Parts: sequence; C-alpha cells; structure tokens
Amino acid sequence: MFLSTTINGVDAKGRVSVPADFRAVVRGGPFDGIIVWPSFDGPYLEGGGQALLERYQALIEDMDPYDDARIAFERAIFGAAKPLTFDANGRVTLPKELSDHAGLDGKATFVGLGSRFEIWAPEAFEEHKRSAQAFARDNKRSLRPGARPGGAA
Amino acid sequence: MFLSTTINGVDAKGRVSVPADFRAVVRGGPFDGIIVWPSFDGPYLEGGGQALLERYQALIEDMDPYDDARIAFERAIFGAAKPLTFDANGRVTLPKELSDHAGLDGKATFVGLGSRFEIWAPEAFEEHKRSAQAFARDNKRSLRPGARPGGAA
DNA sequence: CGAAATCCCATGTTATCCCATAGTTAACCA
DNA sequence: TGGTTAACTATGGGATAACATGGGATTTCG
Repeated sequence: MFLSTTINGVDAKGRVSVPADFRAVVRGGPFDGIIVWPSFDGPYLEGGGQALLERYQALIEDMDPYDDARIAFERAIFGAAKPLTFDANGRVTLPKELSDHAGLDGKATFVGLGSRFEIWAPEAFEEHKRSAQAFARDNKRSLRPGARPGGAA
Repeated sequence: MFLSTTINGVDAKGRVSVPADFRAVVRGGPFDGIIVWPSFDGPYLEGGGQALLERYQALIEDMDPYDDARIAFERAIFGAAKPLTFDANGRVTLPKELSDHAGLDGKATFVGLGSRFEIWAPEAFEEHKRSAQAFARDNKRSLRPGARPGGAA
C-alpha cells in the first residue's frame, strides 16, 4: 500500500526520487516504474503501478464501447498517462506536461492513498490538506463499514 | 498498453514515426506494424495491433450474420482498415484516404487508449481533449474502483 | 518508360544510462 | 552499551544510446 507523505526534490532535468516505500509497492510487478497522469479534478498528479491502470481498464471495458463517458475517461486517463521507468537510483523523469499541470518547481509532495498516490506542489498540498481535514471532520459519519469511500480523496 | 499522447511530424511522403512506446506494444506480434482505419465517429483514425482486430472479429462473429449493425461494423472497420508496416526506423506511410479523413497536415497526434489508439490532427484533438476532461470531471463518480480490501496497486 | 512506393543511410536532438557523492538509518561487533 | 561499519536513500553531473526526421537511391508496378 502507498502510505504517508514525502517531499522530494525535482532537479533541473525534471528528475525526482520516488519514495523508497512507494517503489517497494510496485517491485516485482510487470512494469518497473509508475504510471502518472494529470488529475482532471485539480492541479495535481495521480499515479500508481500498472496494476492500478489495469483495474481502471477493466472498469472502463465494462462500459458500452461508444458511451460518451467511456470515451471521455479513456482520453482523460489513458491518453494523458505516462509510464515513468525507475532509473538505477529509483528516480523518474517527469515530462513537462505533468510538472506544469501540478505547478511543480523544485519540490514535489508524494501523498500515499492506499491503492494509488498523488503528487502535489508542496504549497498547494498544504492548502488542500487544510480543507480536506475540514471536509473529513464534517463528514466523519460517512466513514463506517458498508459506506462507500471516495469523499475526501 | 497504449498510453499517453505524442505529436509527431508527417513528412511530404506521408511518413510518420509511430511512437516508440506504441511500437513496443505490438513488437513480437504476428504482424510487424499497426492496423489503422477511419473512425465512423469523427475526423480521426483508430488503430491497434493485429490482436485488437482479432478481438473485434470475435465480437462481430457473435452477432447475427444479417444484423444490420454487423454489416455496418464489418464495412466500417474491416473494409476500411489498412495494415501499415514499420520501416527500418519505425515509421509508417499513411495512405491519402486516411490522412484526408483525419485532416492531417504536417503533424499527427497519437493518443493511447489502453488496448487501442487514435490519430488526430493536433488542433482537433486539443479541442476534444478539453471537453473530455470536463466530462470526466463532471462524471467522475461513475468510475469507481471497487472498494476491494487489500487492493494494493 | 514514368510514377509511386519502399528501402537505405545520415544527422540533430532528446532522453536514458552510468558513475560519483553525501547524509541517514540500520546492523554489527567489541 | 558505545562505537564502528555497512547498506540504503536522495541528489548532482557527464557520457551514451535511442528516437524522430530529412534526403537520396533503388525497386516495383502500371
């Protein structure tokens, strides 16, 4: 599971060390790296291992082939997702489109969310965290056995 | 999986480099190239490896032999599909019918969609990408990764 | 014999790999 | 228990290979 929050540096080449804990999650999988795409919900990136993408693919393939929502998800997720391979030191290179979308500048915050993770500009994440905590406090009753997750994400 | 979006040039001979990641997907398959046909849903091309076409064939053969939809699919996909072989540098030559359908002029955008991909004129794709992102954002609740316990990536 | 498609080689650019360093944590031994 | 060593993490820079692209030569087919 992707857990906890880490801030790492982004160098001039766009390289950033993926936290060792995160690398351990995908180790042994079919692809030695992570897959990252811009969130269509805000100025941050979403990512996971290849297994995560395959789960999304299975969900999408259950939809009608020419359903508008299906096409939109395919283009918004698969069309924008980049497979990023680890180098020998566990770093990946973030393409410009991705670091632009998240507004990264020298630093990146990795946020573990269980089956996936997010990458934020540190300042943007601090701000987001405040409102997320308030949201969780106001909605704490929706977190109980049998309830659907997905509120504060 | 076909992933991410790449813009490549189309030269005067109609040649275009297929992104290296896409070539890696079909490498080792029965046909060293891609199969491309005009979408009947808009001014763009659809494509994939031979394995994709074989999946479509299996789907279509489950339909009634004289079903109007079956005949339409057969003509629209198999009747119009062109196998395009890679040259030594990983390029294919787009026949005029195809580049006309997509309105390609000097540049082509390859969009990976998991099991298949699309080819657009860059300006046309930019326009559609915006609406796809907005649609995905407004409908994100219909894409739910099932709350499977232990579902680490 | 002419036109068009295919193959072959050359080149700039970009991304990838490889090595070196520093700080930290964990392990080990006296 | 204290000190020392070893392993790992994160980071920086330089070398190398891969990719995308352009033009020319050769073949194939009408």
